[in-house]
Amino acid sequence: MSDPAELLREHNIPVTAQRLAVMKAVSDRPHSTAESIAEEVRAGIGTISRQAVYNVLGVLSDNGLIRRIQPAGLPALYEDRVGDNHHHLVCRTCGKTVDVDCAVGETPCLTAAGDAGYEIDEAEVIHWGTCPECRKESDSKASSS
Amino acid sequence: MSDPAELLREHNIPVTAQRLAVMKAVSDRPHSTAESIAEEVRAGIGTISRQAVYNVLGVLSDNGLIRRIQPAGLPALYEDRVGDNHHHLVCRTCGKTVDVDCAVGETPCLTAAGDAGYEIDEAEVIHWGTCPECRKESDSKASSS
DNA sequence: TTTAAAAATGGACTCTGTCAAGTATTTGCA
DNA sequence: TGCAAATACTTGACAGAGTCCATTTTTAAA
Repeated sequence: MSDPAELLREHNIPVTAQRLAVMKAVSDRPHSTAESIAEEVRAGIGTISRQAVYNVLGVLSDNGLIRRIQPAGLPALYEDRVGDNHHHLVCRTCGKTVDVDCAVGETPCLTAAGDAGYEIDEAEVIHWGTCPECRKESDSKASSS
Repeated sequence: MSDPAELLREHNIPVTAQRLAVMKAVSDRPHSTAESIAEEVRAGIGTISRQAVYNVLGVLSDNGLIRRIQPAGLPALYEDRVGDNHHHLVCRTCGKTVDVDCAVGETPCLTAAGDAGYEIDEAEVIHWGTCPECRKESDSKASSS
């Protein structure tokens, strides 16, 4: 069940070395970009084309095996953790991203006040802020000026 | 007070024709991209460089005079309406974006459960769905197949 | 009116991501 | 096990959005 190859078969997705390697990379390093996933994969199986990485990530997220998040101004990030409606906290300075659970409840803000006729299928919540490291940086810069 | 030139002076931003024109364009067409703002401005004052548009939009949003939103996979959008913590509803198919007020309250989801040491300054909520027009489209396509 | 600071221009460039044509793998079936 | 059809992968060109930088122009203060 948690065997990657098995997971793919369950979804009728042909098993390839590239797909397994990408799944492993996403799992090992949550919140990675396509580019860093490609690097990780190359370290494992030697080589993969950029296109294949995008293909695989597309197939996996279409099937709900991974989740894609796209913070404003940053390249898309991919993560393993699906199906639990958690959100993200992104550092404005360095882009480092961590998971957060929303304080409001299980499906926070999923209901908009007046849907304007839209059929809403997902609410994406991104918290913007400054991570501990970057706060130290800016503090020391501010005090030295 | 609502005079654009006055607004700029209040923020110690030099008044230029480009800035006034960009402000007007953002105000006239909320949820525009930088590119469509550039077109609008050219219609008004004849010419503006891409760089100037980005500069002005950057200065204005740094000063809180406009707000930048960047839905995943779409170019950044700019709007006039600031300071009231409203959210957005974006069509997955055509990208059309409308404002929504959150049902939860005044500052919905602003508090994450456990901030991981981050200093949070903003919560961005984007509702994803399908707009009325695109729903009709896909319905008619589905029934004809 | 002069001048230093700030902004705008124009053009090259980077970074993500996509398209398309050809080659290689996977899988189902004999 | 071997073969054929379907599916993936590779390579290289391309596109959109935004940034960098050197130069010219404009602003605003003296």
